[in-house]
Amino acid sequence: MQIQTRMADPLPAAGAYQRRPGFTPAGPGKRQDPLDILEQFGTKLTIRRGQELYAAGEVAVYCYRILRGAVRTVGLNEDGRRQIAEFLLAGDLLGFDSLGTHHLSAEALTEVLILRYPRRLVDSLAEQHGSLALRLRDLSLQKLRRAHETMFLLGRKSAGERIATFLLDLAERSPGRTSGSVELPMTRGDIADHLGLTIETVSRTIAQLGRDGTIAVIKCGIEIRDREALTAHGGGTLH
Amino acid sequence: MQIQTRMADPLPAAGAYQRRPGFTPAGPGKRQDPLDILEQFGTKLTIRRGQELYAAGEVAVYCYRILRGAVRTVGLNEDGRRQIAEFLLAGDLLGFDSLGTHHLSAEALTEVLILRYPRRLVDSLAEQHGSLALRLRDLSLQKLRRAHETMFLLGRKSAGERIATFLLDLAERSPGRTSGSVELPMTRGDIADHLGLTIETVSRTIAQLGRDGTIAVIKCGIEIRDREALTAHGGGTLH
DNA sequence: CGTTCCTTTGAATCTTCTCAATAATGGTGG
DNA sequence: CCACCATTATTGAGAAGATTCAAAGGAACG
Repeated sequence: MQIQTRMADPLPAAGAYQRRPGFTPAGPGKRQDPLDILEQFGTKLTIRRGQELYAAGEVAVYCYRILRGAVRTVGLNEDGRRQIAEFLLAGDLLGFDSLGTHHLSAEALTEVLILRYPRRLVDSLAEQHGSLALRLRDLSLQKLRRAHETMFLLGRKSAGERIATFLLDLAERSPGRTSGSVELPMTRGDIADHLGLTIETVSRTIAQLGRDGTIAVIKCGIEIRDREALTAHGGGTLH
Repeated sequence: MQIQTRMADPLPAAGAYQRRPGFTPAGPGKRQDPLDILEQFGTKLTIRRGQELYAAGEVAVYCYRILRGAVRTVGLNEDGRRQIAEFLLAGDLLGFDSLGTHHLSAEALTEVLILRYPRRLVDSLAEQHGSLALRLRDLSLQKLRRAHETMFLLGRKSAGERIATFLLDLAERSPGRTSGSVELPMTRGDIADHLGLTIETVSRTIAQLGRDGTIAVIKCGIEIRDREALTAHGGGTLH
């Protein structure tokens, strides 16, 4: 396969690329993000709600970028206990964090529109484009940083703090973030398995925030009414 | 600076490099691990117990390999709550997982002998040696995988399971692992802040395992008496 | 040899879980 | 369009696990 090479690929400063809410792929003329190099090689796919993108233990043949919808990455142990590592939204990348086999599975929370890239192609492109390689490394490290933040949440925060942190984080990452309304495409059970709580505690804690007037529980999501109060509830972040 | 280049750098299969207990740097003749490329460029340093290798928020100028001793990576929030992300032992690498600034701090648990590498040098070496770049990526992904395992532990395991898992993991990673004796260079408080428990719960749980005959509490560590039982207590791993 | 830090152990408290019942929601087919 | 079913969410009461508070013993250090 012939792959377009490009000299003088600009090396961006670390951390220069934040998530892009309301992700829209750039045209071929302007390239703000090395990830756009991948764009033309992706296959557009639609995954039905509940379907697996990949399973834990599978060889990592593809990686993905979410264009629309939401995905969960799931770890299961023998006796059925579940930990959801991440919820991924439009614009997020997926499956880049496995060298050999996937160690978590990825499941569609809603109908999902994705771009699929063969891993081998991504690797060879990264070898040619230093900026892409760096960008992918940056992404891995961002995931690690997020994982550390989650570890702090799971190890040291109360149920109320976990819910508040979760809602604020999701609000910040949500693609169409305009007002304070946050869509929750996942079930209470999913939230519980992400935050290390039970369904009942999640439900009760959200209900309590609603009674306080901090949030309002709406259809398929919540609305942040008092961001200050919610932040105060959050228990802070690492450093 | 002149840097030795080497063609025909063999590309190892993913996951081919496990941790090397009782780490001994290879001579210049045989090279089993791409990380040995770094070896000659490292500065040997001794860090006193309790000293910081680096602080959260600092620009990541150096990265390290531990030759002797143990290190903790620490996250702190505003109100003093602490989460220890990892305990690192001889042979482990440190500080490679920060692109711009360190987001955790690293502190010596014991007197520590380390090799220190300037990050810029590591990056330029990685650019020349594909195998080193791949190895470093593999290491980042291993850290992420371990973080996911810890997230499962923090979110879904009981105190007893956390302690059992922790002891087994440490036993497996300990450099001089011969018999069942595991050195614990960290305090109960450190263990608590790693496992999301309190000092008292850690102490009680370890004492209970001692009364069961599963382990024996010895000076500066424990001894595994019944590995089967300890594994059964562990609550399993992801997948 | 005293001080400080770390560890252990006990008792009471509290947060979260478990069990249980009910209500709401969403999708399906008649 | 509505009735039915399965899934999801809410809420209450009691139980359990872990925390907090408190005190005392042990180890490490200068």
